[in-house]
Amino acid sequence: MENQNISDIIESYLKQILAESQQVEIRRAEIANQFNVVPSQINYVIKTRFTIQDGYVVQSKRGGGGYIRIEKVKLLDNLDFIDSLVTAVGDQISRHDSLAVVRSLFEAGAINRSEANIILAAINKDAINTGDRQADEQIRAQILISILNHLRYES
Amino acid sequence: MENQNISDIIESYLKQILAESQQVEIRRAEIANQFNVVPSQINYVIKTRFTIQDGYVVQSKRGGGGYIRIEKVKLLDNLDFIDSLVTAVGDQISRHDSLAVVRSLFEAGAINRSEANIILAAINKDAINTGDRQADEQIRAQILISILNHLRYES
DNA sequence: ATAATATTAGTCAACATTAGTCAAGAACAC
DNA sequence: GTGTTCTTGACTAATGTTGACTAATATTAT
Repeated sequence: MENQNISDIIESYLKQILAESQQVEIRRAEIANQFNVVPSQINYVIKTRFTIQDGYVVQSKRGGGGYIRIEKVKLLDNLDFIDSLVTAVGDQISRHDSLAVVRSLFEAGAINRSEANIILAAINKDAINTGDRQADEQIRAQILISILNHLRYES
Repeated sequence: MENQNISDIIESYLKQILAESQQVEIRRAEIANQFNVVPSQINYVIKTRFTIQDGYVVQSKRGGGGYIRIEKVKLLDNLDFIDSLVTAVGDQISRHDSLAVVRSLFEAGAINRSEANIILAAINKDAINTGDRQADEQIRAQILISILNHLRYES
């Protein structure tokens, strides 16, 4: 709990702001300086922790007055939302990204906590582990899509 | 008592912390160093002494700020039932037999209807279809066992 | 207007820092 | 002696950090 890396700390900082506001707008160099990291680390944090699967949309502008804006996504109606997740899953999906998909479903209210936990159990590395990573990612994608399709007509 | 091997000693150390706390979070290299063993021995201790059957759930993260976290969980009173299903599933299981396992869970009240449907979506033939039937049966078995293990405890 | 310069953010690959896996051999129990 | 458990280390994988280089946009000079 204590020895958090700096990326986690920056993530928390931003999410704390987002807890009270729909969006946060930063100047990359300023935040990098504030946390004493190189500017590109801010990109790393955003790329790994503020993806669309996580429910965030990021916009930015370069040049004078440039910024990075992170916005919490409003949930679309369920069908479009599930479509977008099916697209996000694609033919194969990493474990990391699949966690974000399940989290999105939960936060959207499409599934409850115990359903989410069952799905996580179905796609974790004890469950899917053929020894071939690409094969695993494909199987994981198929399972998620099968579940998403089920949720589409169940909900 | 006298001839405790080092794995037992590390186990005791961790369980002593867990006696007073719901979870313990360690840095693998640090504990390995403290007990003067190679880091992978920590994995051995965890794998042999902190299993779900023992009532522990383990999570970890690699990279900077990485950790291993062991959490005590409340086991439910359906353990024998789950054990019997795990045995029934074995290393591989047909689709037909897997349906019976899910039905048993439902009829026993371990899962509700929508949870059952999600599990069925995860193991149906759209979800698991590598083209190799035996491989499919093995994957299906692993998924079911992972879910069964999840159903052992309160989360 | 156009060109030059300044000011931002983005990408990518190298390197660093953790944990995981696996198999060989040692130690132990019977 | 045989089978199981423990110990070890080489190799692998995941995640985080850094900096050189690139790209976009704004501002200033001509």
